[in-house]
Amino acid sequence: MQYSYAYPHPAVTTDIVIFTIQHSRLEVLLIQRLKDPFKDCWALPGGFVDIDENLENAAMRELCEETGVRDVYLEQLFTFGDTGRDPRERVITVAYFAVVPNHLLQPIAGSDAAAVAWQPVDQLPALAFDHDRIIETARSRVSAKARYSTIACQFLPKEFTLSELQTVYEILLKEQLDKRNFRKWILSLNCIEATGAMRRNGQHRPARLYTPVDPGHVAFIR
Amino acid sequence: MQYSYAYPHPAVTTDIVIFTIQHSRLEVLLIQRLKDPFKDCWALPGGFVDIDENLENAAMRELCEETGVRDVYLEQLFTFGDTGRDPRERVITVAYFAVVPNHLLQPIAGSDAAAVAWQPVDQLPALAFDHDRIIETARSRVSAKARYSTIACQFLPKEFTLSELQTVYEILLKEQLDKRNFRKWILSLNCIEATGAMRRNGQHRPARLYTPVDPGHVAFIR
DNA sequence: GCAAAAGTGTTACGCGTACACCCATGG
DNA sequence: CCATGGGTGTACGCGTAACACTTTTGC
Repeated sequence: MQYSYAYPHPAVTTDIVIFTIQHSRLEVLLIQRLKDPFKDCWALPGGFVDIDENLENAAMRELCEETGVRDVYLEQLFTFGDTGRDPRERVITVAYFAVVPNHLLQPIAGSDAAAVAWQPVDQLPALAFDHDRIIETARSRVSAKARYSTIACQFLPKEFTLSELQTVYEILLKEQLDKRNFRKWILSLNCIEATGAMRRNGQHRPARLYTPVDPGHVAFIR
Repeated sequence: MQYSYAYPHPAVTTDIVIFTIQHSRLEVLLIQRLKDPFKDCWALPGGFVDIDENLENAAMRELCEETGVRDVYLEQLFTFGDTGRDPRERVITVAYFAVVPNHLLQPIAGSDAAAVAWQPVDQLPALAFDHDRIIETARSRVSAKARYSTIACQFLPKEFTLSELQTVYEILLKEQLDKRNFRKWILSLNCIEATGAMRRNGQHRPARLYTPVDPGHVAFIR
């Protein structure tokens, strides 16, 4: 079957930059392409937007297909539509980014045939299309949002220690933070609260556990 | 001539929210639609993205057609693509916003037949499609950017007085500012500098003129 | 008892905020 | 000389930044 229009129409895709923190660094989920163009190249997960599907739903569908997760943080990033960014036809991609807590990232379920891998954003392989630019844009956005929102909590499970949260901030901001100042600051925001529970990790004092006051919600701060 | 595809393709448009400050308020450029759907309704300027035209070029083209200006601040805002937002076919719109200095806004040149008018963002008529939501998104963005960038300078001509700049901030932020504190703050940013020239406006002391250190560039501050 | 991470308080400095009067000009 | 907006300085308080030692646990 063919679909015809009086004027040429571009194709519209969504690509999604899925972030997690693993191995003490920011990582992104990539797939290895099976077909040309850019066969064997690494690329962002993504695909065509169905004609009767909202953009955000398309991005959620991709996210779920690649990671098996839902109900994680998802935000529209930017729309990349330069002519020539895909050699086959005019393709405009609405890029999204997602933040997946690291305890949920084992099951890369439902991914189709291509290889799928978490890769550190600071040492990426050659990427298909303009996906390097998309990832760089997403990286800037998520780091910037760490400064003025509670997005960092989205990298962690429902309960976490203050040290874990501090590590997330340090990775996103690429700078070391003072432990006492960090604790004073994060607690003064009233965006997380102690659960009362503790966690024993190793041969040292157990840590108090905290949880977001408003889970799933990214609040603006300052 | 017909253009055929193996899968259905959405149409892609750009709509552009063109802001200026006039009559001591934030205003936006609207056009009155000549045809259905939403005949006679007010709407944002915009139109289809040519198949061999970059998105930003499409937005610049619209801006230039509607206002005759070029080389003003233009930024991608958000992509609105809900199914059903256009009753004719699936239309995904990449929205941009622009800031036009008020001394350039007389010549609404080259606009095609429909009525064109500047309207205050706080008293808008009923709008076509989801254009009310687009304008609200743009309004939030420009106000937020006033707090952490030098975008306010983009509303003014190359040379302006500190009182004029303060008025722009007050309109964007919807709050009164203290004159002495504003001057101390804006000068400490080193984003504007005195030209040495003065301007006589009325029957009072002439004002020093200032100009952006890096004209055309919107710097992040704080 | 030792290694390893958790937890805790005080001081100093800079920035943001509050606030009122004189100056230059035109009419 | 009067009306109008232009231009200027200080004092206070809060928030950010610097900084080191004790506690609890496992081995």
